Amino acid sequence: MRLSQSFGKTLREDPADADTNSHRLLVKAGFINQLFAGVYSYLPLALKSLKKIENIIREEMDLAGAQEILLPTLQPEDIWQKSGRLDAFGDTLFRLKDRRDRDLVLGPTHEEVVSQLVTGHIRSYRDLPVNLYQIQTKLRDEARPRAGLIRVREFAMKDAYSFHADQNDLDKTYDRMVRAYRSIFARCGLNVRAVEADSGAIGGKDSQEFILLADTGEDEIVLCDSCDYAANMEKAESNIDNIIDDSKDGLKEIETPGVKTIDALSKKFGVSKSKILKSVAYIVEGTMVLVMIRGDLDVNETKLSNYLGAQDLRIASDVELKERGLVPGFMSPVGLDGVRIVADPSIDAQTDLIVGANKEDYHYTGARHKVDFLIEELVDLNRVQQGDKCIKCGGSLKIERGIEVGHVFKLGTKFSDTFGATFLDSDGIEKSMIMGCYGIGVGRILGAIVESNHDEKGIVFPKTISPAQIIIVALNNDDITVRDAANQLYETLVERGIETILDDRDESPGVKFADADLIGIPVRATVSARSLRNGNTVEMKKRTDANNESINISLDDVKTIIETII
RNA sequence: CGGAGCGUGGCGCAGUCUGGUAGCGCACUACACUGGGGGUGUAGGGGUCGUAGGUUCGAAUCCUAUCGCUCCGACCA
Repeated sequence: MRLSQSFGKTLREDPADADTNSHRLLVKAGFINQLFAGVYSYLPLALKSLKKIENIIREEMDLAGAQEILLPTLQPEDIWQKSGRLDAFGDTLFRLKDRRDRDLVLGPTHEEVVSQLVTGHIRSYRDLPVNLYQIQTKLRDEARPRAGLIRVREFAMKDAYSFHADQNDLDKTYDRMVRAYRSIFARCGLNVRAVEADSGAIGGKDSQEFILLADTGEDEIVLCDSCDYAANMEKAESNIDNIIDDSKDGLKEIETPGVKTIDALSKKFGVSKSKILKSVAYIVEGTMVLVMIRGDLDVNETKLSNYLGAQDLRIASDVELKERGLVPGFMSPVGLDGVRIVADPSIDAQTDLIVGANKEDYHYTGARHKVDFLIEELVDLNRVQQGDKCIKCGGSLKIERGIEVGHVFKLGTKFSDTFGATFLDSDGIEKSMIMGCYGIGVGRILGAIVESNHDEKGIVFPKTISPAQIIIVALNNDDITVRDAANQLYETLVERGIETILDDRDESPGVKFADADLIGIPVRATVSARSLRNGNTVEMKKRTDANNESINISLDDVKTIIETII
């Protein structure tokens, strides 16, 4: 590609509305252009990189035994009604009507469609397993698109769906897909970690996310510093030391005027927060649920939402508390009736606790679970904190941020049951297919690559993803001998199958060097009057080399030039 | 959906407080010079100041409404 003729321009100044590095650089280097919130046009350079990512994904998927198909974007609303995900997706679903007034949606994902497809095509265990994938545009009306390509509303995604006769077979394919994913990310030059993930209210059992650790990421990741435990915060667990204290002073009501917070109680009584019971009231799909957890811990709302099987969950307001006879700041499970209470096992400590008294300005001391109050629903609701102990090895946990670039999970039979995706097994019994699904965001990978491969001058592409393998910078393009030499080198390389960019613009040397660095092509070849005088050579420099580092190679020595590139 | 910020040529911005009919840098066009890290000069073209109302002799500027974009949070099979 000749830069003088290619569409898309580099910018001299940073775009004003791009905060993250990948967003800023992709716009500045002329890769992408925003149409409106979360929707981008991909210009020639971006498309070259995206196609490379897609091809790596295709190769690895084919190798893993998956077959490429293409499913429709336009989908009837009723299959979403049927799967129960019309509500689950809610406003994230783009909805429209056709001319006959039929309700349609633009596909945010394809479990429904593929389940329906498979239902009609597979009747016997002999046809299983089957693993289907596609690379296709997904549409999701995200509440808040952000960070350029990291979260968008229209994006290319590779999604794969596998169907199995039994769990064991799913496990095998799942593992194979995990290996394929690791290989994909490695080939894209991304140092990605697999972490345990929450599969959501509608998901299945096992689930892993592939996360690129990055400060600009949206996900919080819990990592152990001494073993391989890694989990998304939504799912992460930690070991909580139980407190045991044999002395028992009995329940006492104490006046605590204006002392409403865990902090204030801790100060007033001179005890650690772990000796205080924290009460948090939630409104869950219109009903109040009171959550109890030890004072030094926090509630993980994803865990709570999963346990309750509820989508809509928020902290209750003081007004809502008072309407139900609760006293904000002094809530308590002691003597409370008529409100559902759920508690984290940490409250089951064998020690005296300070709890509210359900009346203004009073607390109890000496309260104990199973003695002074009883909570039947005990379930892990703890939100892991920095420095907590690892549940696998006891090591120290740390919290980092990351970008989710892939997600795999075992769906089970939820969709098969709904869509009647059944088969006749070898024992003559009709069964539901067991399903797995596997997703990778193609555009998000490009964003993630730039996010983790750049310096102060611009993008530093890995060879495998770069829009081209080499950029030839022709300095002093007016000079016919330079122009001819650069052109000839360009044509030779292109003939040999090397993806080459020729900067044949009439720009000053500084501009060309700066743009070559900004675009991030791995190797730069400078052809100039100077290099021609210097034994008819070209100066080769890697993007990662310092400015003045370069080697001279004779223009006739095409073999060495190519070896330097690949 | 809550909170904050911002909408002025293609891009980055000033002007808004204190109303007087739009300016700077980059980019673009032409010519000349220059030629190894965003070079120089001369001459140009391009903007209903997000939109709609209102106040006023007069609105980019004041008032009201509305739309959009970004960031933080909530949300995110």
